[in-house]
Amino acid sequence: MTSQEQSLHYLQSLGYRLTPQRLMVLAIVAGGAGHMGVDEIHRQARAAYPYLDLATVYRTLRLFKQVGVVTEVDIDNRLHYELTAPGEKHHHMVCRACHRAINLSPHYLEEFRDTLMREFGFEPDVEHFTVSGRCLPCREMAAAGGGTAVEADVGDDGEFD
Amino acid sequence: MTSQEQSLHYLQSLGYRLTPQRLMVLAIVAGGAGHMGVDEIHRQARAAYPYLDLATVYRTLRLFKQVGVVTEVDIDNRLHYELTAPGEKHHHMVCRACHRAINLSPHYLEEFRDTLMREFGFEPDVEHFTVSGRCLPCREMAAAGGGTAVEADVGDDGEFD
DNA sequence: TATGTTATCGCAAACTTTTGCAATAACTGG
DNA sequence: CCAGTTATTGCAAAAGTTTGCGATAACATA
Repeated sequence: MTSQEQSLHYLQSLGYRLTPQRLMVLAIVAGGAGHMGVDEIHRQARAAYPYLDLATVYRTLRLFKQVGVVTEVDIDNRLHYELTAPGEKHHHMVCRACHRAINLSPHYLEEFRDTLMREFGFEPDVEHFTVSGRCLPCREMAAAGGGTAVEADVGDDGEFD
Repeated sequence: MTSQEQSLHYLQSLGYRLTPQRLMVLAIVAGGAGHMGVDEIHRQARAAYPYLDLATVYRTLRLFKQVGVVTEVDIDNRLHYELTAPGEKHHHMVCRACHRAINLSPHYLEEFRDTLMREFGFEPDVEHFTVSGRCLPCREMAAAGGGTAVEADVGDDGEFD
């Protein structure tokens, strides 16, 4: 039984129905390398099944996220998804200058999580955790007076309006 | 010189212009108790100056956030803002069940921030940090089989679609 | 105070994501 | 295998937020 089949079985055991749309979205996310934007998932899905609606893609991904099949990453105000690799789960640091996502091992969150639980009884959603900030290359670029580490486009800083 | 005047002076020193729209938005956010939704800010501003556009409110708040005058909090997928109190700065824990925001002292983030800096050279945006999760009352409610701590409405869990 | 530069505004339209609703199809039990 | 229940879909529209653009107004300089 592959990991995909396991996910599907799990969905079914929770009372959710197995539809071709869900199979398709899962297959595409599983096939993609890294996090995929919603529109890219939609475009790929459409190639095989032209009637699949964007709203369905959103609903499906939200469901997958809720049950833990995929991980959601907010990159530059747009939702992205990747398969939650069981056993090598990770979170993300997203650079607000170059918009790259860097993996973050759960290990670094345990301490923080424990503190919030202990001090406030607040249980953070570490399952879907993302920190925004600036990555090393972009900070070095900025220090040198440049733009983004990825190439010379206008970043979040330096410009008005 | 009041804290508002300081903020305005600071904006000006960065090369931004002082416009009636900015004064108004700042005054409203400063006058409100706690975090305010964008539409509420817009509504109040309109009462005094009917032509003020919603887009301007968004742009103004984004600018204020960027320079550190206000703090942005994402509550249930909607942006909220509050004055960044200098000296008693704080971050937020937002409950995904009852959507209440709980203040979080910067102290709890220092450790986490230092770790990311040291290990990855990644500088998290602790200035605008929010963790989502579930607050103690809501977790107790859920454990008891109930809904939200604030009242019995349907939360993020338990329902399909 | 008059003049030039350009940041900012208002408006309209785009974009991303969510939601209501009637029709459809997935599962259940017989 | 058939009929009933209801979760799920597609469509259309709303909601929240961002963006392009020409006109305006804020600031700097003389």
